[in-house]
Amino acid sequence: MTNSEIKKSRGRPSKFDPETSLNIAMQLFWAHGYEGTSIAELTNAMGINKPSLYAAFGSKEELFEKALQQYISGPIAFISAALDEPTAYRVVEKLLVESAYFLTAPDTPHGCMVNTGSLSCGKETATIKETLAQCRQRFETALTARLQRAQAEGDLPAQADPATLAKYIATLHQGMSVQAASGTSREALLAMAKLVLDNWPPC
Amino acid sequence: MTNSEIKKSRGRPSKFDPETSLNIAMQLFWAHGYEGTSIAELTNAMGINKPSLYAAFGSKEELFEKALQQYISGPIAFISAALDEPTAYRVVEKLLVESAYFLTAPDTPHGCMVNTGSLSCGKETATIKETLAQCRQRFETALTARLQRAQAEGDLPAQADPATLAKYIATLHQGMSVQAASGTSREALLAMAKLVLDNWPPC
DNA sequence: TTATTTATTTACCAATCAGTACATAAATAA
DNA sequence: TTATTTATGTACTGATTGGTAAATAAATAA
Repeated sequence: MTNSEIKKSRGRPSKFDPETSLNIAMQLFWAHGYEGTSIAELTNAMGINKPSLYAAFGSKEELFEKALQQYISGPIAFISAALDEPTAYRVVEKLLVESAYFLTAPDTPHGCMVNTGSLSCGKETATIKETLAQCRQRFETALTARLQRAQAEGDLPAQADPATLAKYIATLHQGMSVQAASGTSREALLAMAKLVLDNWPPC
Repeated sequence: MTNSEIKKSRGRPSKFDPETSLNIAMQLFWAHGYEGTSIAELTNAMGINKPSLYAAFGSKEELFEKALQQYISGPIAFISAALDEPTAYRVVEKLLVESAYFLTAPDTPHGCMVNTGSLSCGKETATIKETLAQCRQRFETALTARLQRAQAEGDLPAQADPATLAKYIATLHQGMSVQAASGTSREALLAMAKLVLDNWPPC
């Protein structure tokens, strides 16, 4: 049904594009975190009124979750894509080097929505904090599996511990997000990434 | 004047100890960050009313700054103390291993007030974010100087770059704070610290 | 006792928070 | 035209935010 998107809707036409609005929400949450972004700021940036936002996205939490999905499948798609690299070294290289570029990109907020979007927060926002922690854990688990495969393929020494190596890389990545959010330069992050890569694998 | 603290004050006596209250504030800010801790929560935990808090500490920002000083000179005094260790290895060892224990201590919030107290926030809280970023930068700068000294003392290879090494350790430390705030176990952090130390210095 | 000083309690402030009720405007269907 | 559907703009809710004014309670000084 190619004409399914041309079919005329019944009532008053929407004056905004939900996908565009979702991207705006992603930018704001990315820059200021969950608690640091208010509904008023969101609707102002989107150019719509609050009832439209709630009709389209349900609640602030739901909007954040959708913006987070957008973020994961868009700006940081390279993270999960890195796991497809052919060797452990290439995986880690892509993760660290592309992150160094990404975290200091001039047109986007410095830092990572997953790592710094909600670390400390009030008790009523614990759900969001949990969601982001799960995101980080999922990545670390996937990286562990990838390094186990590398070990099985003889791509990583037998005495290496994939879980500890994965935690090492994940920890570095999270630290890089904090660094970027504090204004560290791209060059400094790249130099540090090179240092880590020149000593891969550490075991 | 040993009797200076016994001299009787003129008006109605204070019913709370400001130092105790400051420690309570430190615990709350440590656990939930600046924005995640409200004045109402602070006064409830202290057992005092708001005017008493404002009379004693000025404002929420001033209270946070004082709690931060308390935190730096108390719970994480080991951080600056680590720089006094005799060798670069011992410095890094103390930093990473003691941090692994500290960040996962059962009686205190998991995580570090300096690293996760305010990473992303609303525009009006940018001052606090700046203050914490400066704290982190001061530490990294001091560590760089310490590693330069180590290099001068022949304690670090000539081709090593102290600034990059310091950023590497600082980044790992910040990442460990994120990990701890997400619930990573002490054992996992210690295993990672060992991995890093077994490969020191990376150059 | 009386005056002064200080800290307390209670009550309040304006602003903002997330979220919603309601009337209206703009489209299609009959 | 008339009915129905959907999204809009305005105005509002109750709760909470950080911060304060004003009256009172408890101490010392005179």
